[in-house]
Amino acid sequence: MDKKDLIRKNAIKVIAIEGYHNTTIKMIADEAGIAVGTIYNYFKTKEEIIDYVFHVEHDKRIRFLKEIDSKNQSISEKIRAFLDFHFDDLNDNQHVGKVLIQESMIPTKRSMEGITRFLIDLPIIFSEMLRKAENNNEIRNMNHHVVSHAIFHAIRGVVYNLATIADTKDYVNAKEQLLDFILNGILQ
Amino acid sequence: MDKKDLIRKNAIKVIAIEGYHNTTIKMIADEAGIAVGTIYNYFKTKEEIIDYVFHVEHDKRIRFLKEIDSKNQSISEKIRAFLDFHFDDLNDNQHVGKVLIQESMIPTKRSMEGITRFLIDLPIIFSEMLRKAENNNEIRNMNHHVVSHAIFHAIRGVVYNLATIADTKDYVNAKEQLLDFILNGILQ
Amino acid sequence: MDKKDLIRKNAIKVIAIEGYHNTTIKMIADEAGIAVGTIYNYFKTKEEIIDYVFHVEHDKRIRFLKEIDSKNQSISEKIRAFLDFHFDDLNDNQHVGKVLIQESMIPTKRSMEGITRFLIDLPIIFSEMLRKAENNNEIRNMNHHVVSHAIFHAIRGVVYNLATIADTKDYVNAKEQLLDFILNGILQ
Amino acid sequence: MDKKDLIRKNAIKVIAIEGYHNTTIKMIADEAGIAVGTIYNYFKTKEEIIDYVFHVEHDKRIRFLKEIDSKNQSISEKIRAFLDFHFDDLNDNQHVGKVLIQESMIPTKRSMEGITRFLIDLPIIFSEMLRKAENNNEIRNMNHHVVSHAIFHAIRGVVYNLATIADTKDYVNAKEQLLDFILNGILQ
DNA sequence: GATGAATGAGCATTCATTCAT
DNA sequence: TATGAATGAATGCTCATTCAT
Repeated sequence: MDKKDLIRKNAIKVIAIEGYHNTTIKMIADEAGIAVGTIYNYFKTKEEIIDYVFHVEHDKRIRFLKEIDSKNQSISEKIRAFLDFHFDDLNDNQHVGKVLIQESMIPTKRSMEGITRFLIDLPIIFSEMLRKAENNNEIRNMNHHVVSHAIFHAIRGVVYNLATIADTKDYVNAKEQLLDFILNGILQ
Repeated sequence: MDKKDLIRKNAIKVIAIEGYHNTTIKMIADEAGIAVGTIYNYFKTKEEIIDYVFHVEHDKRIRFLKEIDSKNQSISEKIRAFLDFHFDDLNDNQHVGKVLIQESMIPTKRSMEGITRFLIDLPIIFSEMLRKAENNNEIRNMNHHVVSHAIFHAIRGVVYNLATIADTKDYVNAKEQLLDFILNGILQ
Repeated sequence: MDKKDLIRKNAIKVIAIEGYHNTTIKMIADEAGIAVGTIYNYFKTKEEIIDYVFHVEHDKRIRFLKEIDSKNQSISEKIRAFLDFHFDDLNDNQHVGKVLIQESMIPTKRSMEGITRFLIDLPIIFSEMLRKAENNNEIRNMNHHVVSHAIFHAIRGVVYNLATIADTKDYVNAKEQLLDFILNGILQ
Repeated sequence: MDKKDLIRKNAIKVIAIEGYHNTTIKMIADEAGIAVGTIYNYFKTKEEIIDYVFHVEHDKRIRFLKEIDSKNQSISEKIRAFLDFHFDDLNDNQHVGKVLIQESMIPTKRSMEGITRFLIDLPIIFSEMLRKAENNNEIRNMNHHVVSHAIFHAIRGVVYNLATIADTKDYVNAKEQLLDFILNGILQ
């Protein structure tokens, strides 16, 4: 496997459990079964690792969102598709979900580039989707900016809860319930 | 003023800007205009400070939520009241909003007691509100657990965005938009 | 004793033996009988320590040179006075001699402020002395810049040799021989 | 070109600018346009590289000094010849001058063999020259050991100053001035 | 109670050296 | 021979915590 990706994946595992600040480079190295120095052949700093984690996931989501946005679907189908994507991903790797959420809330002042973009770019695409849907009279008249953040964080919150605290792991039902809530929240 | 509260308030200021892990005891001491040692007369550890921050805010919100829940109001009125409370608080002190959100996402493994309770207890009360509203046929049939988290995090997300990234600080409009979204999401 | 001075003195001891780059902060701390952290209460970085060493010695020498320069003495008496000062200092603390010389030769690119000033300011004062002496017809006509460096480094070289390699420690004789060489080199 | 010499020459370039301790094997490899591993095919350790640098220059100078010493020349001619050699070398490659001087002052305890020999052997030959000249009544009666170090370091100091700090690069004039100073310092 | 100097465990990062290709 | 990825010991620096004043 690509060594940079090996590091990324094992970093996610450790950070999901320990949190970025409680994670040491040694922990990641051990988890990946490599030496500390090796990590520094692929990342200049510890920050760069989490930045890369966000970068990869950000790109994945942006690409996906743009793709479904370009299709000629109803807003309901678009949001359902995004939730499918999100929950499938979570099914595959719960760790990613935890990391993406927990680490994205640290103060913007010191936030790393990848994290900031993640938190800004995705709601913007959502906002754009809402605008189009409004033009098509699919949804009520609303402030897209506020509502796109509400939707984005509602999804994140439910995912985070499922990935960490909730005892039930009935992802399918949770997804349907969440979808209902969101769609009712915006549809005409 | 009570010294313990002086520390708590200044801790919030610093943590809101720097994040818990980038905040040193020295910073808090300086911000509060006291000595490092003094802080340790009131808190055994650094963790205890943030725990106390959450404890105080948690109590405030729990008390408030329980109070409105006990009143004979519609779910709409209840949620509006909670948003009022939340946004007013934000108006008074944006720092609290930031801290409550950013620090509540760190991994549960090491999470401090106050934080965990905050993240669990509040959705539970929300959930309880939803259950009652459903019994009164005020709202659709739904999974209260999932939806209460969706609502809780939608609120947090919008608040966080307003407190950090958003350039517009039109809290009043944002609140109405958010309320609309939530109510549409749950009402019959 | 002043803690900053305690650190400075013990740093000199260690650096004289190990060289700046082979000296660890731990070594200095151990030599001074204090903890590593304590050093960082008085110096921001390792560089700052050696910079301070040079600063103190630089000031001592500058002050001394300016004082003798202001007196109405012959150039012979002035140089003899400086040698007396230099050799006495060496007698008291051979370590200082070693450090001042060995660490002053590192590339200017990264040189620390204290070191650079040391290596530039002292020859300048020498140069000035020579200029005055020439005006009084005490010495031959010469390029003060070149000769002041020759004198400065001749002194340093002999001192360094005495402090490190030479088996004989007959400082008095060495001083007289050096003085003869220098004076013959410049006098009419 | 011989690969070992290629490494030596590029090591000099880098060390002259960065200093031995701030120079990494990677820097030397890059400068030489070869791989890190290749360097280790020719040198066992990093120390061995600088040792070799000194060894080559040491031999060059020793050979030269011995040659002029064997000729039937006056001490004035001998010293002039050495200065010619030294300044010509400096003209060709300022880097060598810097390295020879800066790295020769690190503490003897850890000093590498090549460096130590360089700093000891050359003054010894100078000392020998002086002894002969004294026997021929060319120069005053003096302690050869002390004066040979004074001369050796006066030359080094002026060269170092020219190679690093001085803005004027009038080597010819500097050489004459230095020669005058030295000869006046020792001649009858 | 208040202070802030002292402590030292802990961690990110570097880099000489090795070795499989 | 040449390569350069992998290694891990070593080190500068930080900062929560203590405690003598």
